[in-house]
Amino acid sequence: MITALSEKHEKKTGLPDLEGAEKGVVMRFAPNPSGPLHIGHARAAALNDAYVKQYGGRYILRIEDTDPKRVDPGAYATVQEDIKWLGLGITEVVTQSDRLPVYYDLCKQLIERGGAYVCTCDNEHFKELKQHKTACPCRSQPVEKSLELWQRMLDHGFKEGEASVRIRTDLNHPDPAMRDFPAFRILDYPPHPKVTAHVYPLMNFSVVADDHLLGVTHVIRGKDHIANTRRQRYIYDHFGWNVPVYRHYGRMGIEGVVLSTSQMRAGINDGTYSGWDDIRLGTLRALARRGILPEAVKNAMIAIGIGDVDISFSWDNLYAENKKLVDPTANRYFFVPAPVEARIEGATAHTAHALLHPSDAARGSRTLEFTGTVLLRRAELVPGTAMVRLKDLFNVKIAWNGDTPSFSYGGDSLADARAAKAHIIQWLPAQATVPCTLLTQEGTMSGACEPAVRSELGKVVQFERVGFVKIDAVGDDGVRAYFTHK
RNA sequence: GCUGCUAUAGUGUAGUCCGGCCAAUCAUGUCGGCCUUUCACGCCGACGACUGGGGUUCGAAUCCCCAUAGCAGCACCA
Repeated sequence: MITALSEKHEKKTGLPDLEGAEKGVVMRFAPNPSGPLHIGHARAAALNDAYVKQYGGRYILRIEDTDPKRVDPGAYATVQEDIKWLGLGITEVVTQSDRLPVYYDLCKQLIERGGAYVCTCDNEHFKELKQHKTACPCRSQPVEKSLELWQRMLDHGFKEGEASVRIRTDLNHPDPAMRDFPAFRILDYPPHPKVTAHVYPLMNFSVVADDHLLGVTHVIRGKDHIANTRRQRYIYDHFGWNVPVYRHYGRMGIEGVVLSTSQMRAGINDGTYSGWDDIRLGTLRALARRGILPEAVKNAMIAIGIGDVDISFSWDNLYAENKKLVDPTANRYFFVPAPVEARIEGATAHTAHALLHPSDAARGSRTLEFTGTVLLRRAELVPGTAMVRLKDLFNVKIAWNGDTPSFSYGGDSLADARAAKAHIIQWLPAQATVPCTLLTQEGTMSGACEPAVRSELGKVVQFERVGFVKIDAVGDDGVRAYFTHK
């Protein structure tokens, strides 16, 4: 009794249990190859991935390219790259356009079972009938007739829109979306970039066929598919197949970035965006460019979970996940934005040793040679300030002539600086700096950073008192960095 | 309009199935403090929610009804 009570209050960690998953799962991530993956895709990808890792099993990447209108030939590779970046435990890849014969064969079987029929009605007319729960004439034609028409579809006997295969459902179903929905259609144009075909399965058919054939046990997808799940059940029932377990998570609102593939593509074409990794976009490659780690994305998505309510995605939460990963590893450097040169009178040469990481002295330090003139951030020199301390160096006294400061050596004592409540600020030796441009979503900051930053290309470092940044490019003209987060 | 789903702090989330352990968990955020040669990290503290109204019950975040709000679908897209 006691144990039963305590079990009930045991703290759950991570995702909720999946029904029937104890013996392992087969799950899938099924993107449409129309462009690079974005944060929205990452949710489905990460959730399925986490469950496969939790229960063990197979994780199928299924490229759903049965609509040539929505296929971008370049996206096959893009999607694979994005998945590799995310680090999903994909165990196999299938592409639906490779499997058209499989779908054709199953379609024939379904017609033979009476679960589908070929409809040659005008689409508008069918819609009208459907609204009134009335069968179209094709519905009652003999199986042989449907089979014959099906063969004619495959043999180019019909043009686009002239014939389709419909699943026999329930014409009295209260939801018109359920009534005899289509399973195959003819498409004359555009040609498919990977196969020659003109009869294509609709998503509801190919998904059921593949989920069954590949042995998918659990499906986690957005609630925009709830109606599809109900439609698909008719197909399962016609075939007598077992239905997988479904979970539908709610809509996720994402603010601050562009997610629409068509909008992104248009912006790239007209030069508004620099590419698919422009940091104003919500693509995974844009996140990567900004220094967000794939683990952070996955962790954030798992924290969001599979709730069926609509939620708003929180950048704060993603940044917090990222900071947990990045803070222990990011080296620290000085970056002085909008700098001004300052000659420090009365100071002898000094060498500053600044730790690469404040909580890990073993990692070593940077060496900054002071020889008389430094770069300081103009904004930090507030008129009236009597003393500042240059971090890891020494104190500087400031005398003001109106708004014009002059600087002089103020001793090495940290205690003095504390007593004077002097701010500890960043600085750079004027003779050894690299120009640095820091790009943020709000705008660009120009300044200078330590030369050693050049060795951090591709890494996330922390510009002290500014935030974490990704070193994006290093060249003769300096360093370009993207702001990650505070 | 029709069909269906949902509603816990600024955000995300636990608890809801099987009513009492919930004056509601954890994270994030904001504010304050400690630590610190970063406004980072870490530590301490504060703030902040059961959509509203009825009902059932000794007892409701949890069950029922109504209202309200939001969302999804109603494609020869996925």
